[in-house]
Amino acid sequence: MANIKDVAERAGVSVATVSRVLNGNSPVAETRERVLAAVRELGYRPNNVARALRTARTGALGLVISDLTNPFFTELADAVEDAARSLGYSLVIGNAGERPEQQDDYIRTLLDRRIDGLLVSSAGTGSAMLREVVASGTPLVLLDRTVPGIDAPCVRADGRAALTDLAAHLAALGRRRPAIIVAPAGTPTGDERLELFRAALAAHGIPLPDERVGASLDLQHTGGRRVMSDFLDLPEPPDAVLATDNLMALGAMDELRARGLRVPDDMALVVYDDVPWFAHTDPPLTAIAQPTRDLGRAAVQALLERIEGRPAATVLLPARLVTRHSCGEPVTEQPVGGPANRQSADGPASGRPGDEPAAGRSADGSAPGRNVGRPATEQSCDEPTTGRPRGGSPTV
Amino acid sequence: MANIKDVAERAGVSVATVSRVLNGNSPVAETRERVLAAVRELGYRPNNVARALRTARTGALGLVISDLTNPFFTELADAVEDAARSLGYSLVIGNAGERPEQQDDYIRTLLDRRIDGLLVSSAGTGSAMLREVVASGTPLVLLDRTVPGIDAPCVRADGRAALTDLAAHLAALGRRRPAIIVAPAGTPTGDERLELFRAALAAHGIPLPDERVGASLDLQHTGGRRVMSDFLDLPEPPDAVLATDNLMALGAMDELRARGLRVPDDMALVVYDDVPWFAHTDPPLTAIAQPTRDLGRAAVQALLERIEGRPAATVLLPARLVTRHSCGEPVTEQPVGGPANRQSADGPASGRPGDEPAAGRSADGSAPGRNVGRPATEQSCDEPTTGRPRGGSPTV
DNA sequence: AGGCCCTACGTAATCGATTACACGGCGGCC
DNA sequence: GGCCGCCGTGTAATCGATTACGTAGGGCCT
Repeated sequence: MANIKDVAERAGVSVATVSRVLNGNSPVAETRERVLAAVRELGYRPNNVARALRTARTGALGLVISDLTNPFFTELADAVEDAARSLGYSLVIGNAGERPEQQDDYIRTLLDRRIDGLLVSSAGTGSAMLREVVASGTPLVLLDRTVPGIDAPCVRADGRAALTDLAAHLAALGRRRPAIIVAPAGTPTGDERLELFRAALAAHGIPLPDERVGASLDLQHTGGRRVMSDFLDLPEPPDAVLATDNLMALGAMDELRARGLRVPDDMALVVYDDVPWFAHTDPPLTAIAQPTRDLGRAAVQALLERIEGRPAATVLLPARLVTRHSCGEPVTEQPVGGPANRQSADGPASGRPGDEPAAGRSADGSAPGRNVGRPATEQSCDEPTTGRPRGGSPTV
Repeated sequence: MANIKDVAERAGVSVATVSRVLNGNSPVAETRERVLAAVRELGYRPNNVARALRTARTGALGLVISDLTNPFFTELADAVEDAARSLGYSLVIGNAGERPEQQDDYIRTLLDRRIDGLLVSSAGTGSAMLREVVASGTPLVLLDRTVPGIDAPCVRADGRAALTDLAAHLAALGRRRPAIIVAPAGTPTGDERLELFRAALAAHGIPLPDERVGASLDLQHTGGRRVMSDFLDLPEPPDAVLATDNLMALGAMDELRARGLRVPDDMALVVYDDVPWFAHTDPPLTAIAQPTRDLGRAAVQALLERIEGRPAATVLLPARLVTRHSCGEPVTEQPVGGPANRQSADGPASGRPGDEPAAGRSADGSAPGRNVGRPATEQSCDEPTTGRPRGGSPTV
């Protein structure tokens, strides 16, 4: 591959001139054309490695994601990638698979690669490497999950409003024995969701006793299923369950189906994370939608602030309740074909310009360009009021 | 951050010696300890950028994936990442989002970054940049999708056996009017799947007329739904539909549900790509499982061959039919909780330890560590023979 | 006309590693 | 005892860019 020296020779100038023409740092006139011609003829492309060495900027960001196969994180990663790209950065990605050692491994590799900044949705709460990252001075932004003792801004969703709405929703529907499936003990995210939910329920005089708080053994299908099973074996089983992660929700649903129980008749079910296919299940699931793409964008934004030397603050973006049919009474609706909060992207650095139809209340639920030639599924196929006419099985 | 010179000074040796100690190139004795001590005390880590400039090897692979939010590609990306990592490579990832220009953009960026090798699951068939890649001499391996005119090995799944089995399955169940939803016209993958399916059906005397071949306008939910709608409006609608992509299948299911049609009673449905949650739908979907993780591993493998100067051949790994309940008669089963073909890896290039039992025939369907204390869902919740006892809605 | 400044460009240092080559010391061999 | 070769190490070139600094030439002012 041609290098800058080849270009210089062909254009009959020095390498400095070539560099200047290409970077536009110094105004260059007449030779400019000769240089550009040489570049074209040789198909020259600057070597980013050399440039990075000299400038101490690689133009790459690192992302260590807790579990890439978890749809929530997939979307998050996608949003991050999108935002990074639109700002001219490449993304080096690492999947920790919820294993803290692997996470540390990755962080080390990324540091060695001298990425310009690091985004981490941490698996586990006590990471030695994270401490090293802040010590090294590499800009760091935490994503979705806080890590106690790490001094870095964290971008995540605030579930308070959604959980408040959810508590009201459940209370209105007469559910008196709610339960919650949370992440393994000690996870900040899990603890927080539990406390918020409990407080929100308390406002309606509904208790959330410890026996109806199930800590899953993992953030997977298996753990969620196990907890649901335990709930169902209780002398007085819950009449509503909130699963605080989509994979755990999947397991919970399987357990319900395995026992021949029906949603929402026998059990109301609400899931955290509104992954695309939740809108396509039967019944469509009521979910707490995190503004995933906005989180990704905001995180990259915050990271750039830090890279450019400015301070960046922690960002809390509101999650919201997307009421579908898995608790009984349908209330508001989303268009079929995508979960809520899937926002079309706009300018590279945009925050959240006029996009959401203010919290879950779009009039007819049909977005332009979707449902081509068809009425919205959820309207046309689902029971008009309460009760379940076709008596379908619980299903996913 | 400390550099090699700092280490050299502290250890009282030259930089060359430090480098040799660290790379083990030359046997170094007594000074060795001093150097290692200095490295430890300074927390020195070699700068990969500088090393890459000097050695012309970055230790990074590029992956340009057609659509990261498509679960099939998510899993593929995850497998690639896993394999790359275990071989000491980092992964720079780019999501083309099925947009050829964006794909070219990414490829250019990756080339500029001097990645050691490139993996591409191409969106679109005529990529100018791909041609440049081979011209540049950067090792290239195509993933899942061939690109005519590009001289590079391609790693993908072979659907012949699966489609043959599927044709037999459908014939045995008395389905005489099959249909297929394929990718937009001209996609090699779509064309191939169509031809194989048609040939397989012909062996049973079942025709696949053009009116029951629906080319989707995109590889998304919307396109699949539209095609299913057209099928249903036919004077003689099909009695079985194969959707050749999981997102299109989702749309097809929505359309069925919207019309109040039931699977498998009113329509048999088979999907290409066995994404995790297909095993959790009601009824569980019969699917064609591509050996996703193996594909990822094989691709990285092949890429390494090329990087190391050896030739690499195209790899075809067999997909297989996972018979569940969406065509009627249940036949074989998979354990709940994971799609088929999620194979446990071997050796250092391993994916996840102790995962699935051998290919889809475990006696009771319960893998150790899963379904704790419960029988397998699909056995316990589904109708024993044919017909649908609870008369549930089609559902996802 | 001379001094100054600005513009356009070249020379060379620099980033942090790897590595070819040189060199001193020492043991073995004849 | 002298020569050869090897071992351990240092010196310096190198990868391909960016950029501080120097310089020549031209325009403008006094």
